[in-house]
Amino acid sequence: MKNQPSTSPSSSDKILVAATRIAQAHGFGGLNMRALADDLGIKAASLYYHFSSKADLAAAVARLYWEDSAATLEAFLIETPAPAECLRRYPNTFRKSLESDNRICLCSFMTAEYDDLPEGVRAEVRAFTEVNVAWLKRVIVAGAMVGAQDAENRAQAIFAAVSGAQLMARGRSDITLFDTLIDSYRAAGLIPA
Amino acid sequence: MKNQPSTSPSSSDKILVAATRIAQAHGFGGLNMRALADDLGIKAASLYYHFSSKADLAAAVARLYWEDSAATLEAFLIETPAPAECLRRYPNTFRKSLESDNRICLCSFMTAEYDDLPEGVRAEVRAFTEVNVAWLKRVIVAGAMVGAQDAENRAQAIFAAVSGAQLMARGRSDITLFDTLIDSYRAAGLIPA
DNA sequence: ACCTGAACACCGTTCAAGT
DNA sequence: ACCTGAACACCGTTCAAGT
Repeated sequence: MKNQPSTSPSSSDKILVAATRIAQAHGFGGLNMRALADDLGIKAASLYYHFSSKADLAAAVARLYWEDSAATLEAFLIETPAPAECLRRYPNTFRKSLESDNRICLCSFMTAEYDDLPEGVRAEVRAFTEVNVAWLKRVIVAGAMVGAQDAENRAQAIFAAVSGAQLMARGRSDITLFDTLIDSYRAAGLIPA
Repeated sequence: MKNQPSTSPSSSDKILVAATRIAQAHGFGGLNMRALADDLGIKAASLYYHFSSKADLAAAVARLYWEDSAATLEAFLIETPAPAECLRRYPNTFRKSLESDNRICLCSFMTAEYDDLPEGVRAEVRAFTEVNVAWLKRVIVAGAMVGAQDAENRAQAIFAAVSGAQLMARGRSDITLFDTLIDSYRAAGLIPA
């Protein structure tokens, strides 16, 4: 979020963008340094000039990912001040990944791979969840939708359920299933309507 | 489910059991043929006597996994005929994976890896979801919990949400978070109580 | 400042050969 | 019937060397 808008992207930026797309489709384990280098028209060894290791690159990717997510959610709040409307639109941020070649949230994928993640990557993955849950809690509290005590629990539940819907829709390569699942959550009362 | 109870497990059975545990922790990509062979005290090349490829082994693992799941759910219905009680206990089947060294559902992990899965494995992963959704739908219809029209949607929603809760709990290595999330689903009305 | 070729130990897989 | 050693092309990574 603190990039120079009028400057062309640096080599490191281009690596981060390409690596993010690969990791959303194939995970940390499936992020292949040689294939990534091929995408960028350089050799695998060159990547190590910009990032000291695959762990270092993946941590930078995950950090950028949650920072972008945090900025998107903040912008959401500004353009859509009504809490109920904010919550109604929240699942759209997850829908966008599926629209992009059936990809999923980088951090959902990496959460599955938790055992194999370097600690530096784990910390950034956890940050993504925290940012999302904290945002949801603020909106729920602002809307006085449940007791203040229950706002944290409800926020976690919405995050987990939307993540699960995204994953299930990927397994069917069917974005309409995602929409159906979100509608079911609303009908059941999980997402205050 | 059609194994000979009084016979000692065959080499193939032992491979399947060990491979299942690895795949629940590391996924299809993280299922390392040499490490698996080491676990079993044989050489990697020997695995190819029993299974023609890693894809073939993973498909057999996923098939056994949903067959066992189907059998467990059927046994559930027999010992617990009350639909509401069945639904209340359903999340326990997912809790057990977390109890086993923070592992998750084999098929949730493989769903994340969908792009990299051989077609034979994909088919078995889809079967797991279908078995679970079909069981949930039967129970929901038997309990007359929602309109018959909505039973399918509700069954899918419960499966997606419980899967998401399992994944989120793994990312925190905190099984009590799983319990909290399931309670929140009940409080919100997603799981009929 | 940025990139590369060659090398290392590690992967899935094959296959001829062993018991 | 079941297992193995050696070999293949492929991974992440290093490093000396190039521009």
